[in-house]
Amino acid sequence: MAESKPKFYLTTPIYYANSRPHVGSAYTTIVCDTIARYKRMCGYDVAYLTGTDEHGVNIERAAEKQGITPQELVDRNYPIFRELWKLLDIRYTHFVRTTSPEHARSVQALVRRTLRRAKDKDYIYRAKYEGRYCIHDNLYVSDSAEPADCPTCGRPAELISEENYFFRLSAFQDRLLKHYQEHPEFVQPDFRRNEVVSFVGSGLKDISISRKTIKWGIPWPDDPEHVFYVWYDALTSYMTAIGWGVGENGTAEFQRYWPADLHMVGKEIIRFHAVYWPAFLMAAELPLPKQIFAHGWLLFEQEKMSKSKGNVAYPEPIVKVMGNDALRYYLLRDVVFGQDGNFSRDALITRYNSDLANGLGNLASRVLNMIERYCGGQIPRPGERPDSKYLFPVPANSAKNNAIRAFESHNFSAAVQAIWGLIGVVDRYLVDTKPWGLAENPAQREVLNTVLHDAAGALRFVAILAHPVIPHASQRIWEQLGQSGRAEDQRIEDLDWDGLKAGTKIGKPEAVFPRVDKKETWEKIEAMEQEIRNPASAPTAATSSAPSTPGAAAGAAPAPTKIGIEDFAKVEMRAGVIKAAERVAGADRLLKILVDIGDEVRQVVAGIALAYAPEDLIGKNVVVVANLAPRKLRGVESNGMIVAASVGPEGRPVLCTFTEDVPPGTRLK
RNA sequence: CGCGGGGUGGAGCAGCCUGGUAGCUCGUCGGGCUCAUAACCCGGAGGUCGUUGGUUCAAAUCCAACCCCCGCAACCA
Repeated sequence: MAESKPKFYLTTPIYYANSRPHVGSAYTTIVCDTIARYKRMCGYDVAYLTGTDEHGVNIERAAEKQGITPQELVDRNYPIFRELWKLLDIRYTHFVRTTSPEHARSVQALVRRTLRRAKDKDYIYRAKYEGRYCIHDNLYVSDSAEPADCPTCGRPAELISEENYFFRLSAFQDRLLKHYQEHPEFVQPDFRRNEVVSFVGSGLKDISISRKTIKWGIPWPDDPEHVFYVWYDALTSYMTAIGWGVGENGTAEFQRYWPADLHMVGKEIIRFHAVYWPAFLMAAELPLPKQIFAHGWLLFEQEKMSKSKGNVAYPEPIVKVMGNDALRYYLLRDVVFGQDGNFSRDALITRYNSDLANGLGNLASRVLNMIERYCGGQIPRPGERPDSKYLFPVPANSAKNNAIRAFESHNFSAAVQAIWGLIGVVDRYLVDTKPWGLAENPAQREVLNTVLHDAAGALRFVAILAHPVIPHASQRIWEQLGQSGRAEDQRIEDLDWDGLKAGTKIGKPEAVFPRVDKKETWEKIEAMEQEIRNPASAPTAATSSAPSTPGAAAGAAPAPTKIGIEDFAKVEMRAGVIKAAERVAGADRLLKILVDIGDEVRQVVAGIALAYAPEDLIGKNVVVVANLAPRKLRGVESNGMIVAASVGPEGRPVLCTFTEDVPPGTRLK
């Protein structure tokens, strides 16, 4: 049976397994899951891949730090992804790990094929690679011989030169441009395609695809001194998962599903997917994916989410507190797909209450309750529809058509709005026809039946159409309507107005989306997030290393754990006087400050430039954390931290000072 | 002259490609209803659609210039 269906193969990026996923990764995955569910409901045989990228220096280093092997590290981390996807009810069909033996074979098979097919073309060749490499951090700093400083430790990076394998990307410029032109749908949205075209048009350089310095990777076939470098390895996983690397041309499954119909990616990796990847495939004479779609980022309260800023939101707390559907609905409804969107807890809860609780949940509740009460719990048989206000199939069908059109173009917020428009129609319809009034007059029986049948019929439409977005609730409503089978097995194109059989016994009406208290919910989520961010320690104040941390990370947040006096004693805080302050070049928020803390004058970099002018700071008494490990910010060493409150949602810094003069160096206790 | 996104009633966003009543959610004010999850429905107040100039019978929408925010240029989608 599956064989007769058209296939659809879509992928998320494979996620780097050096830390836990945040809502950004969840966003991509949820979007893909929605597409996968939608496609299944359209009758496609869907293969849906996600996975983890487990190679590379970062993992090597992280493992070293923890005193374990890289394999142990990724074995420990990758289940976090699988568990999260389970929690989010992500119905992927394939999961790939780049450390699997299958994947090693697959990558080697791809490069072998390329060498074999393009023998005389030298698509892959050996050459001297020159780059800057930090020997302290084991990090490639840049791919050119130009002097560069290590972004991690700030020390000048060494010039290294080694023999590497290169991919002749430059040979594919014309073919790529031709492909973009002939297949405008290949890179989406349009503005991203323009970006890619101009990048390729400006000239492509060959890229190094192997490294000798790195150990943690897939060995080059017949030259095990080299391992594959990042993208050749990572991108190939899209083929590994469905059986590339087995035999000459992959498994039957590979033959069926390749090429991918859709690679969904974040905008930052569009180049690798829209330029490198098709070039790799062209070189190997394999079919190209149909579409690369780059979506925007989820900003957290208007800022980029970033671990170093400490403003990362994690999906688990939201799902545990508000449910899976709440998160899915919010992300798909509030973000215009493709563009950057804002993630805000406040908006999440507001959306939940207005659209899910008051909207869909309440509608289901009122309709089902009336059927229970006035119709003995059975779907009533509709009578004539004499009046134009009873023309119910019309809005239902138009919601269906609009939703389908929107889903097809990945415009999820429009799809959701089309569906929710129907909910509004039903709410108005009920106020208009007043079934509770009709119920008091036996002569109006038939009209009452018609009204409630139509309301339930519309609800059934909503349950099916919204299923890709809110699978759990949609299934519950489906059951409460007394429908058999699973909502996900329904075919969207078969959805019609006659599907609701009169006489069907409805299920028990229960609140699908109970209203939540904003403050209480917000705090619950916040507390759980703190737990994830700082499993043991207390939340940090506005630190110099996180100058722009929004209020979420500090201030109002309740401390998750109590500490003893001995923990506090570890922090050496001293009174200091600011001697000099100047802006850090190239950084809007940073000030380089020299502060006298008694026995020495410290250089501290603080993220307070937006709130304080350097000249106003001279002579100010401040509090300095003196025993903080030094770190570089924008290449400037910061040796300590100036204590400040982080006020309001923007985290405006307000310096901590004293009510009277205190000699520099005085210890705070 | 690095690249990209954006500036629309108090907040957050659609609309812009394919010019022609400025729409949605929240908030706010007033009214209605009572089936429902203090819900739902109706109505009001509130916007010179960043600025300037141009094209046009007509511009939030097309063109040009400028101003301002944000992100990227660090293997965190």
